Parts: sequence; structure tokens; C-alpha cells
Amino acid sequence: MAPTTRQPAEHPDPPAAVPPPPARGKGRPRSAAADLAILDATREALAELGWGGLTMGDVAQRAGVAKTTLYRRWPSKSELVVDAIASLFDQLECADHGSLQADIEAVVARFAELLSLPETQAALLALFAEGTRDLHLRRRIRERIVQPQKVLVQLGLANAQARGEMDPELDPAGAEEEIDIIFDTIAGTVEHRLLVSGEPVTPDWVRRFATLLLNPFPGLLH
Amino acid sequence: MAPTTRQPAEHPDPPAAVPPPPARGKGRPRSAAADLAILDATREALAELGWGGLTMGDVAQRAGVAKTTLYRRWPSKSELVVDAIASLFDQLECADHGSLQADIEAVVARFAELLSLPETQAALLALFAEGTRDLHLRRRIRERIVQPQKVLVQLGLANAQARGEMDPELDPAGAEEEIDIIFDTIAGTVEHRLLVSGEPVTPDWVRRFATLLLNPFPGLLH
Amino acid sequence: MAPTTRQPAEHPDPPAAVPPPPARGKGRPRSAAADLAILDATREALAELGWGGLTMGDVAQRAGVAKTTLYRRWPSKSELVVDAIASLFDQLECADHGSLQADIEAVVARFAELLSLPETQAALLALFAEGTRDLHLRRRIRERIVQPQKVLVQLGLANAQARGEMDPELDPAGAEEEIDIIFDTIAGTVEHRLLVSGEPVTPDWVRRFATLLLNPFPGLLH
Amino acid sequence: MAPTTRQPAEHPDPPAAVPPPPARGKGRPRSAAADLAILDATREALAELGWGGLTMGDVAQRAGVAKTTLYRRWPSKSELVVDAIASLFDQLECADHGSLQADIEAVVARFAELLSLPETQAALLALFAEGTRDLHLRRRIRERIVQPQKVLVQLGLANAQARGEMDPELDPAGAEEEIDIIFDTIAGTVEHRLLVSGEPVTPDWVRRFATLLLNPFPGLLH
DNA sequence: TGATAAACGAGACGGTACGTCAGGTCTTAAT
DNA sequence: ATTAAGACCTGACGTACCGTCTCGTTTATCA
Repeated sequence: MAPTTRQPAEHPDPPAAVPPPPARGKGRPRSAAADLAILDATREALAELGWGGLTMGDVAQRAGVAKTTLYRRWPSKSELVVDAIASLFDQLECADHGSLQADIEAVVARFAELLSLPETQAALLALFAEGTRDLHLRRRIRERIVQPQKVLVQLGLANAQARGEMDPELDPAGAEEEIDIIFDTIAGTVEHRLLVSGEPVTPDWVRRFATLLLNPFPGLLH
Repeated sequence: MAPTTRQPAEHPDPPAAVPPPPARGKGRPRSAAADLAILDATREALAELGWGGLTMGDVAQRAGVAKTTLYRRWPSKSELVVDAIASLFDQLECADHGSLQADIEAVVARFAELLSLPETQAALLALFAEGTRDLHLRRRIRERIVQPQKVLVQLGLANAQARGEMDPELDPAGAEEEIDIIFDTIAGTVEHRLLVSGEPVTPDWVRRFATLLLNPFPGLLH
Repeated sequence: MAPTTRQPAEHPDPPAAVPPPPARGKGRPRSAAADLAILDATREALAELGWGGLTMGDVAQRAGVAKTTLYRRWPSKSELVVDAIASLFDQLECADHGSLQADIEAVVARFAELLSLPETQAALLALFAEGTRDLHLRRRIRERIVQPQKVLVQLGLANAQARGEMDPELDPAGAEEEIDIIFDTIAGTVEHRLLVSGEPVTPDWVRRFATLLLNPFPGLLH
Repeated sequence: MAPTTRQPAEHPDPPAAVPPPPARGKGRPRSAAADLAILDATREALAELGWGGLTMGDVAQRAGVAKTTLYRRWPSKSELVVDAIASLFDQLECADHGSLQADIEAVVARFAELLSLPETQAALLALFAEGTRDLHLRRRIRERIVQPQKVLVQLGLANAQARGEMDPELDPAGAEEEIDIIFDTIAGTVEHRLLVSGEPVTPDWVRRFATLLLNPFPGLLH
């Protein structure tokens, strides 16, 4: 979560599902402006310098803030970047486009759009890489970045069911694994195409990919 | 390519598609043993410390070699790791298991196996992340890691055609894009499942994934 | 000058003839203890290892200080050594021993004593050698090491005049060159004897040398 | 000694007063041209880069010679520089100018001239500094550089005696110390003036210095 | 209104790793 | 056996960031 809301205690880790009581402490309250400035500076620096080039000192300077202020809020570079990037994923949504194919295409296109931003390009894989080792970070990433996407898949399937495109008896419990597999496929494929293969995601590619998912393998006899 | 074969010039970058003339340089030849020791040490250190914990000095020490010897061969940590990891991908192969479904399952399982090695876990995403910025590195990664996998897909489809499972008129030229899409899907999905979602790749999952690729979306009416 | 007094700006080069306004810088103030520890460690290391064996890393370790702290204060090994050695020359003084001959003998003996310390032995010529190329360093050396000695010569001559040993009309302006020549002679000769010829400076030698300066060449007829 | 004459054995340390028998070794003879080229290159590099800037690799390259060839002849940088510089001191001589004053002035002027060469400036003090620690080097320096100067002083005094300027009974044995003192004075003073004080040695200064040595202190009453 | 307390900027601190460089040794093939 | 070439090990270099700390200052709440 963006640490904008004051946390009297330490680092703002806990999900804070319940917004903590304002907890008006005694001292000087944390500057909300600083948080925004820092996150903006982080995104800017990411787009400019990439993950490797990003330094805490530089972010602090861009944000017009002391390094101490950064560390008071985020315990490490990775956590800072999670929050800086995560907000971009808040805009994901899944309108009903009338067919499962159309919905999938929309989701894929929107996700590809996000992954084409310089700051996301620079940060996403690096974050995932760090998450490979740091369990705590991995949890943060899942909450803030992965989960919002997964929800879209669930929503899309629910919509399809509602439209009568799908067998209405699948979802409730047993489809859990099916959702996972579809989600990993969509997210992983788009990431791999854009960030590893380095090829663009065109509308045509989106259509073909969605078709591959929904239909029998093209050219396959029987 | 592994820099084992001496390169009279600088870093052993060029693909050297044509095996360079033995190029008997004048001075003392580079020690082939050193190359092997370094690559081994790199894999060992990767598995132990992860990407972030890997330092050139440490690798040099493990390999019983001076730091300068590392830098004489690889210009950076990333390039070294590409070569260290790449050799693991050389073992990929695509035996004919009798059906496209079986072949795909075999490839996916083998790839997942590779991605489960500690050294690969630690390195792969980090490499991809670096490649996002460094064009030269990206080329190296593609040549040494991505391409060997892609070849498997081509092989698999050719085998399917030979077995008569597929329309024999698809392959030659037009399927280029189809191969890309399938490849990104297989590679991306497995990576995402293992390294991002952090879920294991079980035989059951492999079967379901292959089924998803080859058949209509499960539960989809019409 | 010893960089003990904080300088808000960069390296503490300027003579700071005017004691700088307390210059309460904004950040954490430099540790005065660190300066002392570093200079002590430098002298210790010099005496032990000599100029060539002295390394910044070793000094830092002896002083219980990070290498960066050294470089924050002194831009190079030479400048550090100048300051470390210079303080030893602060103790030079010129008491009135009743005659010019006695005064010269005292100065020579005291200077020889300084040059016999292991740390001075190791450092002085090396410093002078570096000063040959580095103009800035040469200035530092002159201010901190050479000048204090020269002052002694001036004092000695003034005392002699006051005692009526010398023509009272010489000093004011014209003697400038005379002072230079005497100074170079005393300093150069003692250095050469001790550091190049490698012979000791005994009281007898001191007496003979002072006699040579003040009287006609021994054995010379007329 | 310049290692120009072939030494089949190891480093050319021994004085080799007697030119060793040609000693036709078995293999390829050492290139005499290489020695000259190396010494020239050393002097050139010294004048250009100073002691600190001089590297064995650079000298080898300038001389068109492999580094190995350098080390086969000289065991270290300092020893190489001693030989490179020493030859310059071979030209010192002491013609009889008719008076002790004139002879001293000539010697001082000639020595100052030598010390004004860029290569000497760069090397002399550095050599002396190294000699402070390395006993072997100090011996080499004394033989090749210091001794030739000291001989001049002896010669000058002998000439003065022959001319009847000096008490003829002083020299033979007892003057040993006197010669040392005069020598240290002349050499040390000129070095200090040129290399430490950084002032030029003008004819006027030479005259004043010689006068100081031979006559009572100027301005001294009685 | 004044004490208390926390956040703030600045920047020094001890560290660790970096990538480079020079010294001096060695292993080649060629002479 | 010596040569030129150049790889090798060693170890210091000076720099860059890290994350922590210590200052003096500012801004709020509570008494």
C-alpha cells in the first residue's frame, strides 16, 4: 500500500486492511507531499535509468527529500519500487465487451500497454527477480501487482458465465486451478513477448493469442 | 558462446558463426581450465547466494583465479552469468513421444525442471531484467538461452506434421508467427508459474496446460 | 593544516589564514577523533612500512575508520602524509644560546633529530619527490614543513644582531637572499648527510658544520 | 653499471670492473641495442611522466621490447632508473679554473645543470627515497651517482693544494671527514634549492654560495 | 505559552563491491 | 637461449552506494 497514511509505528508493512485509527501521535506528522514526490521521483528515475541505475540517493534528490526520509518509509529499494509501480496497476479493469474473446483481448491489450511504459519495463522483471529470494517482497508483489490482474480473469469468466458462454457449473470452487493456469498463461506470455522476446504486442497478435487460448490448436487435424 | 576457444581480439562477443581460424595468437594462450572453473564457480555461487549476492571477487576466489582474468573474458557480471547458465540449456532436446500433446508435455516438463535449479531460479529473471536495458546483453540471451528453446517448438511441430497430426501445408513460411506465439506462451507461462506465482509445476499441471493449448477452452460452450 | 577544524567546503586546502567562521555546517559534523586517529595511524604505518608500503586501506584499518573517511578529508596519500609529518615540525624552536654558533648548532641538532625518526625518514624525501611534479603539493609542503624551519634561521640571525654579533644594518630587506642561501645550506646538508649519504649526525659533526659556515674554509691560506 | 656488456648469468649486479670474458653462451645472445633502447626510453618516459607515472610496461613499449626483457636485465623499476640516470653523471669533471673558488663554482654550476634536466628532476629524489629503505639500492646509488660527485671534491682540493692555496699537510688522511662534510654541503644545498625550495640556481647564487663556504659568514663582526 | 516529541534537511559514518591498473612471473611460438 | 607477445596472480587504487548515525531545525500536539 502507498504509505501515505501516517503510521505511527515502523514501516507500513501490514496490509492495514482496517485503516488504523488516525493515531494522532504527538510529534510532527509525516509529510504526505513527500510520499507523492518520492513515488513520482522513483517512477521518473526508473524510466530514465532503469532498475540498475536507480539509487536511493538519486531518488531522494529528485524528490527534494533527505535519504533518511526514504528509509523512514520504505525498508529497501525493492519495496519502494513495488509501491511506485503498483499504483499503475490500480487502473486495470474489465468492462464487459460482449464475448469472452473480446474481454480477453481487452485485458491483454491493457496489460501490454502497462508493460510498455518505460518505468514498468525497467522495474517489473527486476522486482520479480528480487522476489525470487525475498519472501516478504514476493508477498508484497503479489498483493499489489499480481492480484489485481488475477481478479480480472475471475471477473471475465464470471461475465462469460453470466452471458451463457460457459458451463455455469464450473466456477465456484473447482475452477480455482483453471483460473490460475489461465492467469499464468496470459500474464506470462505477454511479459515474455514484450520483455524477453522484445517483440511488440499488436492488435493482430492479441487476436491470435486469444484465439489460441479459446480454440483448438490451429492446423491441428481432428 | 562459451569463451573457451581463444579469441585473439577483445571480448569474445561475435557469434563467431564461422569458427575463427585457430588464430594462433602470439602470447601465452588463455587457460581453458580457467574458463571451466569460472563458469562452475559462477553456477555454484549463484545457487548459494543468488544474483544479488554474486560478486565478481567471490567468483574469482572460488575459481582460484584472479579477478582480472574474469574481466579479461567477460565485460560484466551479466555476460558471465549468461554463459554460465546457457550451458544448462544445451541439454534441451525434443524426442518424438508419439503425439503433439506428449511432446509438448515433455518440453514443458523439461523446461520446468531447468527452472527449478537454484542457479537458474536466481539468475534467469535477473538476466532478463538486465536485458531490458542492455541491447547487447539481450542479443546474447536470445542466442544462448531463448533460441535453443524455440528450436524445440519448431521441431515438435515438424514432427507432428510428419506424423500427420497437422495440416501439412502450414509450416514452411507462414507459421513463423504461429511458432513465436506458441513459444512465448510456453516459456512465459512456465516462468510465470514458477518464478512469479511461485507454484510448482506438477505432472498434472503440465497435462492441463498442454490440453489448454491444444483444445478449446474447457467449459466453453460452442 | 590539520583538517581538524571543520571546513564546510571540500578538502581543507586553503590556508584559512582567517579562522573560518565557525561555519556550522548543516549535516553531521566531522569526527575530530577520526582526524587524530588517522594521522597517528599514518605516522605509525610510515615508521613500520615506509612510504612505499603505506596504503590508504591499511591506514584506515589502523585508525578504525573507513577508507572513504580518509578520502573525504585528504585527496591523496601525499597530502595525508604532509599533514601527518608536519605536526612533528611544529615543535621546532630557536632558543637563544648566547652565540650564533651555538644557535646554529642547536637548530642543526634538532633538525637532525627529527630526520632520524623512522616516520620522517620514510616520508620526507618521498614527499619532496612527489612535490617535484605536483605544484599544489609543493605549496603544502612549503607551508607546513619548509617554512617553519626557515623561520628559525631568521630568528637566529635576528638574535645575533641583537647580541651585537652581526652588522646591524644587514637584515631588513637585503638579507632575504642571504637567509635563503643559509637555509638551503643547513636543511639540504643535513638531509643529504642523513638520508643520502646515510651517515649519522654526531655532535662533533654538528660543530664542524657550524664552523664551516661561520669561518673561513679550514686549511685555506690567506 | 649499464648492463650493456653481456652477462650470461643473472642480473648485472657485480661492478664488473673487469669486463667479463665474452663468455659466448650457448643460446641467442642478448641484444645490445635493446639495452640502449630501454635506457633511452626510460629517460624519455621519466622526463615526460615523472617517477610516479613511469611504468615498466610503458618503457617496454617505447623501447619496442617485451616486459620480460626488462626484467631479465634489471630486477626492479628503481634499479633500472639508477642506470638510466647514472650515465648522465658520467660527464662530471673538474677542470682546474685557477682558484678553489672558481673550481667550486664550476662544480656547483655543472651539478645544478644536471639537476635541471626533467629526467633528473623526476628521478633523483624518488631514487633517494627508495634508497632510504632498500639497502641494495642505496649501494647502487652511491656507486653510480653519489661517488662520481664526491671525487670532484677530492680533485678540487688536491688541485688547490697543488696551487698552494691550501695547507699542504691536511689532505692525506685526516681530511676524509672534511671532504664528506663539504660534499654533503654542496650536493645537499643544490638539491634543496632546486628540488625543494624550487628556486633557480643563477650564476650570482653560485658565487654567493661558494663565497659562503670559503669565507667568514658575511656580516659577522670580529 | 511553553514543553515535548517526532519528522525533517543535511551530510558524515563504517562498509562492501566495483572495475582498473601496475608489478612481476609464466608460458607460448618464433628466431 | 633469447625474443615478443600476452595471459596470469597479486594487491592497491579511488569511486559509488549502501543503510545508519548524528546533528540542528521545523512543526505539530499536549499540558
